[in-house]
Amino acid sequence: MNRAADGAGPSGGIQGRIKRLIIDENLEPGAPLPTEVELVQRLGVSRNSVREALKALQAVGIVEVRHGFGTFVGSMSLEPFVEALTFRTVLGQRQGRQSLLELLELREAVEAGLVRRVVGRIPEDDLTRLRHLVGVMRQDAESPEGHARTDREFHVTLYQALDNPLLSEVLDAFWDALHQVSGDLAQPHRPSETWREHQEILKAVRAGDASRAEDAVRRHFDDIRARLTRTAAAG
Amino acid sequence: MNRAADGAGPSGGIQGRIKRLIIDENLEPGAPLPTEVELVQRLGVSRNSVREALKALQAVGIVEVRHGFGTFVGSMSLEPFVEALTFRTVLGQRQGRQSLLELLELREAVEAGLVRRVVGRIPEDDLTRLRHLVGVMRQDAESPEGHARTDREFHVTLYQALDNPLLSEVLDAFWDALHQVSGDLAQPHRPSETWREHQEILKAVRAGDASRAEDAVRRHFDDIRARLTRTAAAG
DNA sequence: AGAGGTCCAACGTCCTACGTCCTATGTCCT
DNA sequence: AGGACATAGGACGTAGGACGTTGGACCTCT
Repeated sequence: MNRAADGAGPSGGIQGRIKRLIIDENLEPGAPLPTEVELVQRLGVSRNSVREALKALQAVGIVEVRHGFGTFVGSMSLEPFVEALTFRTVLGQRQGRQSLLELLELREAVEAGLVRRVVGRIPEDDLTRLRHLVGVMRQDAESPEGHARTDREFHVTLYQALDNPLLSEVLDAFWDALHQVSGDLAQPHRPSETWREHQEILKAVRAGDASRAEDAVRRHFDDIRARLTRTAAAG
Repeated sequence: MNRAADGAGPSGGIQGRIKRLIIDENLEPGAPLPTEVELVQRLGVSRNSVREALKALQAVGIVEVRHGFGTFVGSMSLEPFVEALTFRTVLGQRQGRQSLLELLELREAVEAGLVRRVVGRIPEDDLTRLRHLVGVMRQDAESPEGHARTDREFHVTLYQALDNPLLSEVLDAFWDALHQVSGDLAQPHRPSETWREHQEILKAVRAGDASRAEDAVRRHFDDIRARLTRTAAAG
């Protein structure tokens, strides 16, 4: 029964009452919230309590506070979740758990299953874009920074055809978390031959072969796993 | 560049410094953190600031505060994420977006892909348990509360064989979010014939037929979608 | 009309005091 | 001796006030 202790539902909790205020007034992301002082008056608590509640809501993206300007309804992106997952994974890794591997294989399991579905459904524009991205990877295969962004866009674009913005966000969140953890634990790797694996995925998807696409994705993650387990040993 | 504004990495931010403290001292979940007063001294800031930082970290599960006892390293479960996702979905739904449908189809897309993989890998114990759960669903098909818990355990048990605790947690988080949103937006439904769908999934999995299992999962979600779109219209 | 500076509402930090809760310790009873 | 109960202390929770800092809005001057 930590419902009250944590997010504090619509019960007496300050956070819950602010959340309820957003719901009741149907405020969209970006809409202004009452000022801290107004909330103090409305909720009948001290400014300290109001600020702590806002800070907690800000931490999960429900509220956005802009210094000297006001408080607003937040974007509620998955970024706070990514940060927490990153932290948790880094900490777990330091404590002997295989949390990095778990995160990687979470991505593998999900994406390998999804790629089957996306086969044959990718519009021509996206295919063109994917082909272009593979080309970019092949070209500047030496820039770790640029490669990351390209790799990210490839994965995002690949699953765009599933036509589910939330799904895309979630996949991107997992990508981001893995990326950040890798950056914290391992040395920046040489992109090496990664572009080939992406090309294989793209070819299989274009060919309309679901099983081959799934295999290609798994091979891609096999390669990442190899690199990661190699460098993470010196964690 | 909202890294500093949000979680505040190891930069000057108080949150970041507390997170760094956990990492540096390699504290496991449940381990005690310095008291607020000690943190005040260590970090050289006021108690207010310390408390706000702790509140933010608590909101994402990194820290757990127990009234009158102390602050501890949190469990870092996905529960805060579930709550945020729930809130976001409810709010989005009220604002005309199809966020509930998105959440449902996120689960469908992911689980339909995963069930193919789990085919033929479920140990006998789990299969027995799954069969039992289907039986339970069939029996007390009238208790909405009990049915929810059984349904949840079915899905958790089904994907247990993938042997990835993080994946299980994520799937459970999605289940939980959808469940909470449904509770907030729709009337409690009559479990009706859901048990049959679960039985179909189980039979396909036992038969080792990946495609049939995927279809069974999709049919299951089709049914949920039908119920949801029917009752959510009166939101 | 545009560039610049000023004003001020609103958030950020700090300090102090007091209330509340939980645990641990110790006592008393059985 | 062992357990139930009362107590004391530490630690978090809330409150109120004061001052610093920021950034958008408005006004002025050119």
